[in-house]
Amino acid sequence: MLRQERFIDYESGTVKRILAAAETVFAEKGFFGARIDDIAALADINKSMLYYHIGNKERIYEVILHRHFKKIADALENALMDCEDPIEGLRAVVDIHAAMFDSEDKTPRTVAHELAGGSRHMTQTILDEYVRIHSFTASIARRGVESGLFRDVDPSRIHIMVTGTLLVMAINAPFRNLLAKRIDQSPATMPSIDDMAEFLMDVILKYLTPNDSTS
Amino acid sequence: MLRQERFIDYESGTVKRILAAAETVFAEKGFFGARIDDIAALADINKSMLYYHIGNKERIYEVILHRHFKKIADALENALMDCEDPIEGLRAVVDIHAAMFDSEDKTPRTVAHELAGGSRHMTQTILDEYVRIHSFTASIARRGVESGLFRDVDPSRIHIMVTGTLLVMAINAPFRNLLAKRIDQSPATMPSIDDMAEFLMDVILKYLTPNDSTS
DNA sequence: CCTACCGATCGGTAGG
DNA sequence: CCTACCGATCGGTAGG
Repeated sequence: MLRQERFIDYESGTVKRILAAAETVFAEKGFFGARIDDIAALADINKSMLYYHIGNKERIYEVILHRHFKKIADALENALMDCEDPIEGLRAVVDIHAAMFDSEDKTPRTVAHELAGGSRHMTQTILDEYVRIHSFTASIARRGVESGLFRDVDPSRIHIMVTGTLLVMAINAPFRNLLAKRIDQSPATMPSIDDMAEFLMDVILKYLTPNDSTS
Repeated sequence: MLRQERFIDYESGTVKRILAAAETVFAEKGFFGARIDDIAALADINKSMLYYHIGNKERIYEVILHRHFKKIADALENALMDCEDPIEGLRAVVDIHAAMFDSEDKTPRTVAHELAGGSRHMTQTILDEYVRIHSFTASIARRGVESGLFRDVDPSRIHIMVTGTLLVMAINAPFRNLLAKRIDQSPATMPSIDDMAEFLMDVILKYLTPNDSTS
């Protein structure tokens, strides 16, 4: 009866198809714009199966949102496991966010929808993943300061600058295409998210290491 | 018959009430989440009057979205009219975006919803306002380079870094409050959008003017 | 896993 | 004939 409220069989092929479809639809329309029927149609299953296997619209959404945050946290953990150098660590944080926020990816659009909607679906477990994500930037900054390499600065400012710039850069893609058409400029001449990641890294390093000889 | 499709009497008190209500509802829920009935209820007006005075949901939304972009462009134009100094100009661009993206304001949430949704409602007139907005940053950067004060850099990178960081900082506010509760930290200790604007200005100036004696 | 439905609400429009 | 506006309801679809 209430079992499907608690337990989700992630090994089930049906569940995987539902989650893949839900990820796409939520990324395109956000929670309010997404339609349960669209997810069911894309997953090629009966609508009632969504409720049987996972739960209501809110529950499916929370599973998807959690997965996006966990994916970023896991990628950071994997890259920074045996990284001692603060500059290399910072570069990994920037590059991994750029990779996760590729404009083809669903992560940036879903996260942006959720933030714009007032973060009304942020559960404790989702917040925990963000705490993990943020802790990597914080520990890199701390190590940089301790080794005398970095200027002492609130790491959350660096983190918001990196993630904010790359998030907007990612969801901006359709807008920049319209703009390129409007001003009769080839889309190819506009900076890519990888260009932006490189630029960000450059700007932040020049700020954090002002006395470095490489400046 | 079809006249109301083209002409909107912005002087009408009824129109003003409708637009104020629509601005609030669209900011909270985005285009897909917003309900015509909610807008009508908030404006304390009969629903059919929305269609009579302005048009359908899409048309109302486009009017609101245009107003947000125009407001930013007008504020920039006003501030930069008689500004010669590139550094002062850059500071004005950052400060005005920070003021427009105040977390209490509707502008950042509506813009973020639109970008996350794939910029599906961007008309030519709205794009024109963005071209105006961007042109200010571009001309400031150009003047800075010409005077030998700034490093030569693609101005759109600076612009996206400024607007991206501040936009996410603005719509982040509810998320940061949840986070502060989660890690048992007072929200007061978290950086405000004005702190972030100051930080951004500092970081960008250190990048653009590396040889400046004030570094 | 499907068919057949529900209470309510959606965006938009009818006549007067 | 115009304006500003109302009560009631249109055909479809929402989550469940």
